[in-house]
Amino acid sequence: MDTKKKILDVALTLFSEKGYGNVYVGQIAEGVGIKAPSLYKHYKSKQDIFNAILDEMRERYNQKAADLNMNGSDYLADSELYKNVSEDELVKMGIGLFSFFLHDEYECKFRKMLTIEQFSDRELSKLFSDQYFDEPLKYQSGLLHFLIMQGKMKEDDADIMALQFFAPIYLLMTVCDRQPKREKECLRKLEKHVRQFSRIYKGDDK
Amino acid sequence: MDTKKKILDVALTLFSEKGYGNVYVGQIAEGVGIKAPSLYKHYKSKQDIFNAILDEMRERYNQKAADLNMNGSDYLADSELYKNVSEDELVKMGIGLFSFFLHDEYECKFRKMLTIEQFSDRELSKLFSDQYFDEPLKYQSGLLHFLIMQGKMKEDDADIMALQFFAPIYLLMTVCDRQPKREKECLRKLEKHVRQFSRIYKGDDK
DNA sequence: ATTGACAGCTAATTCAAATTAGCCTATAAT
DNA sequence: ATTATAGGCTAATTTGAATTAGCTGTCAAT
Repeated sequence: MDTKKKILDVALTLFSEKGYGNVYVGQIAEGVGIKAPSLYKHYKSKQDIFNAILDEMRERYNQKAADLNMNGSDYLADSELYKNVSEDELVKMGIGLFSFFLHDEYECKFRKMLTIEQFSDRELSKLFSDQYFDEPLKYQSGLLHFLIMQGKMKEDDADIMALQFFAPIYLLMTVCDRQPKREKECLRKLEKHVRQFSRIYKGDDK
Repeated sequence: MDTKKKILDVALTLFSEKGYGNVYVGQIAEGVGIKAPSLYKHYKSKQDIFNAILDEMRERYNQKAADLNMNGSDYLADSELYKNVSEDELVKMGIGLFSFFLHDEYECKFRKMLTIEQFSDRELSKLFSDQYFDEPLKYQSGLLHFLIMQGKMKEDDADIMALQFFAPIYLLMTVCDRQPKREKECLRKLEKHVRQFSRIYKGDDK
């Protein structure tokens, strides 16, 4: 298998558990199944490994952003998808969001690492906010706005609705990140939250 | 001034910015205004400094918990306070919560450090969840429950309402933690959120 | 005034982690 | 077949942070 790739993988795993400063190159090497000096055939320093991870992160992020703009950002064009947004649809979407963020292995490690390193560098701060605040809110705000126009939801500030929809999901996810045992409990709360949200904001359907 | 105390203060500041592993005792000493070896007159190791900080954290936490149980946990007894909870009161409470968490110097460093170290130790994971999830939710759920009984708010699941009230506040706070420039923007959203929350859940007052 | 403990300093010392040197094998291209 | 390269290894070496040793001045208590 591709050692160079595997190094990044192992390193990301370790960085996401302990943070850069508490991981030793020997541990990375061990995880890869080689000795520490061999790492230097692939990367010129520990810092270089970290940078490579960041590059990959950025690349994936840009890819994802591009994808979304291609498909998702024009909600009107996309309206087929949302024609029948019921409470159950919203629940599915909330749980889908939650599960994806929580279980996608790369996503999960990436998020933990960013959580640990977020204060150490301005660029990381921004990346974190973009990824876990601005982008999700923008996306959901657009969706909710669309639902409001359809009369499926009450007239109200869609940005704030998005915040109220997303923030609990995100918070529950962080609980699971540090206490995986609580996943069941969090999922239960998540579903209740989404149902209650949908009920509260349901439009004056007849 | 008390050097021993100051060491903890400086160390906490640094740990909250870079994390334990990326802080050198020399930096702590420099912040205190002494040389590194002098630290060892007060603490027997870097780890010992970290532990002392944790001890202090635990102590403050327990103190706070005790205070709350003394005063706050019995909402009925406390009802004087909540007799007249208006939308403005809620806004004030939300902003108060936010501002306290965000600006109290100790609270703030403590939170950042815990954010960085939360995955490194089971006890820290629990402490984090207690402090930034379970406790606030318990408290606010109690309060909301009380408001519901008073007919000030709609009948609904108070636990979920608490989640929907608190999670956005918390999320906005984390944004400010990493991008202090955005405080204005976050405060604006915060206020909108609380007003919208209060409006949405307002009871059928006459 | 002497003593002792406290809290600082400089100058070692220790130690572990990161990195470099240099050797070895496999394999793929010429 | 030869050679070059990639990628592994062991054994240094370097580096720099943590800690210890041991000296000094201050000040409070005897």
